[in-house]
Amino acid sequence: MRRQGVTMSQQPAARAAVIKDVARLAGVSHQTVSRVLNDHPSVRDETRERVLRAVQQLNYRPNALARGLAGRRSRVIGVVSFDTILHGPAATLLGIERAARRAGYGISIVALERLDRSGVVEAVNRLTEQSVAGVVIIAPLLTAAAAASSLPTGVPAVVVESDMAGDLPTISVDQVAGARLAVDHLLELGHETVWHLSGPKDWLEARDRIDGWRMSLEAAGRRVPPVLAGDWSPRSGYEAGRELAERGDVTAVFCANDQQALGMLRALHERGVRVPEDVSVVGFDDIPEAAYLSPPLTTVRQDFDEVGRRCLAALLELLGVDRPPGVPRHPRVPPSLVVRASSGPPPAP
Amino acid sequence: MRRQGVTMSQQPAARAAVIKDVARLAGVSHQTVSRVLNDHPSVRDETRERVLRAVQQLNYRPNALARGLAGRRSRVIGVVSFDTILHGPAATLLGIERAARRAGYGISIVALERLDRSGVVEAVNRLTEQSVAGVVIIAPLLTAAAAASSLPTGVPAVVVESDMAGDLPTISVDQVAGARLAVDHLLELGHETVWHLSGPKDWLEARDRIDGWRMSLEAAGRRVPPVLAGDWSPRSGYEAGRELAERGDVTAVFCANDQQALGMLRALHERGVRVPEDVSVVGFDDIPEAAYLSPPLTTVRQDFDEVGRRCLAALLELLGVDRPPGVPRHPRVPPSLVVRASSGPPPAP
DNA sequence: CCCATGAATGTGACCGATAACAATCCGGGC
DNA sequence: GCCCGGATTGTTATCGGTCACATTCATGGG
Repeated sequence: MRRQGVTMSQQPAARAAVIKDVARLAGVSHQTVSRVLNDHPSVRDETRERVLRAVQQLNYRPNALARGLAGRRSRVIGVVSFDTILHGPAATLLGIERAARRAGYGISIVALERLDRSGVVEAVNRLTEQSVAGVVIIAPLLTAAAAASSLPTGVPAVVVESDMAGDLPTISVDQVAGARLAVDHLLELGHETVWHLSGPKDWLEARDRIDGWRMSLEAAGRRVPPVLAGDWSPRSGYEAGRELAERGDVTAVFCANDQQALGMLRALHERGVRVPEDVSVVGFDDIPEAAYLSPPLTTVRQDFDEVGRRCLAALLELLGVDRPPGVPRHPRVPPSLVVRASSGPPPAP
Repeated sequence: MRRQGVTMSQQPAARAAVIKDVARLAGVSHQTVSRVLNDHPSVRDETRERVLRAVQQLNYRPNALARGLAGRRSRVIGVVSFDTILHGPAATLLGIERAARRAGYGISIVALERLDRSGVVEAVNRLTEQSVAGVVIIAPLLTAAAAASSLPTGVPAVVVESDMAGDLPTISVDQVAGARLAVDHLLELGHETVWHLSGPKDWLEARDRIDGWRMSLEAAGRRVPPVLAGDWSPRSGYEAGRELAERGDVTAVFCANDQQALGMLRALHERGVRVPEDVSVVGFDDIPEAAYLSPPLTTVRQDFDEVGRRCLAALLELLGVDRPPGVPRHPRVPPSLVVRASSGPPPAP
């Protein structure tokens, strides 16, 4: 028995309207209301309008929980994210959110501290518990990609920035092509060869950029210098920069991301090495700061919004929903080169 | 009637176990299973173990949707975020996620493109639709703060980076104190006064930093130069830097964030102004790049993780759940000064 | 020895929606 | 005039849990 005032006509805290309230006000059954909400074809126009009026009047919003439970499909997609302090992952997440919102989906996120197998599986479990319609896994590490491919089947999943995710659909920026853009640009400027400061070797993007760099050099028949190993941080760029400054024979460096390029610029500047007169530096990512470094950084831009769109399109397709129109099916998003002041012809010998 | 093979003993796609399956296997009622799952005190140890064993055996995970629907409380909190490409909002979001995960909550996010009143309200509505337990609103703009205070009551909400959110609990870094740290540091170094390149005026953090800057100057009885207006971008820092380089009388600048400081460093360097010998520059945020700029940037560090923890603690309190232990109740998180090479004594006259 | 008491467990309603099926109304063809 | 099929609407079961209440059982006081 509810605590209901006998003479009071108003409840103090008006609880939100539910489907029955709408049905009563419109003078129809709750099922008819449900039909209107889901654009079922066979509802008379007059009825539909009456229901919509009631919806409006009560400011009714359907309960997503009940909907998901009854309909065994929810309008939420889960995202397993990693290190969203970095520009790439942060921008990717935002791109996915934007695309999802446009498609009428909400986003639940689980951030991973470490990217090992059990972590990814656990994160996906936490998301399935919430009955998400599908998941997007931002898996830039080898281990994560492996984990993704060992996921329990039955969960629609799309993987970002990975090409080793078993048979799961994968979307990523074409890192190899991006690296080649950078290296070819430097070769065209007349550099004899190009050094490379890579990202951490367990990141797929780092591997692909190494591959692209090497391919371009080999295609041009150039000497391939040893890879310098970084960890994405400005610090590692700084250290590599000091190292390179010692040698006299380096005229061009391709850094696997902009942060590292930033550290390298600092080290070179500190040692009196001029950029681009003595050494050309090219980065990767085009972070907002890139245009305002000293000198402004030539870099490779990744279109993370497009990655988000294609992710969502692929996921919706997996869910049996229509793909949003105008989104290409191709899994590799092309990067583009942004030429600024940090790259130029090599010094005259 | 289910499609069940008469002779087949295994379904092809074993659907996930539900509470009834566990109850049957453990030989108890579904209600007893529910009690075990929710640590209800009056369950015999032997029974509890039997149930737990069944849970394990079936790899049972309770359905969060059903739970939320029946119990009218969910273990998900909603976050309204804004511009998570910027370091501050991204780090805050991550801090909240981390704290939430620790408390056993999931995170649903809605990113806002613009931060106007209807946007915030709509975002909160989208989240309540999903029956989130509460929401955290990252509302660094005046308009958003205003919107937050006009939210429908009944939704437990906490606001971050705002102090004008009506009676909603608010957590933020003490921007005024941060600005004073920066300015006092420069004054102590012997600078006559300190210029300020502010953030956009409709950001609360920008306002607070202006206030702190002015307070410190006035407390020291110094001249208060006009505020230079920026927009957080390196570009605006660059432009302000060119302007300042024109004047001969500037020896110290406090930039409202590190990106702007970065742009300013570039402009000064371009004009041959040495940092810190001719001009000292201090930033705000301590982005990962700060230590590797030329020169390494003195700046004010914000503890976003702590912000996340306090947010969640405040929200849990609102929800009638126990606060996590060891998290202070105070709404203002103290920032700290990180002294690097971009600040030093003024040039001898 | 009986009954009140509290711990342990079970039963059925309910949360708010959708799904499946039944019922009703309508016009057209024979 | 009667039957049939599609359009429209209503009724009831169901999703997978929790809640309120009933029931059972052991225990201790009078």
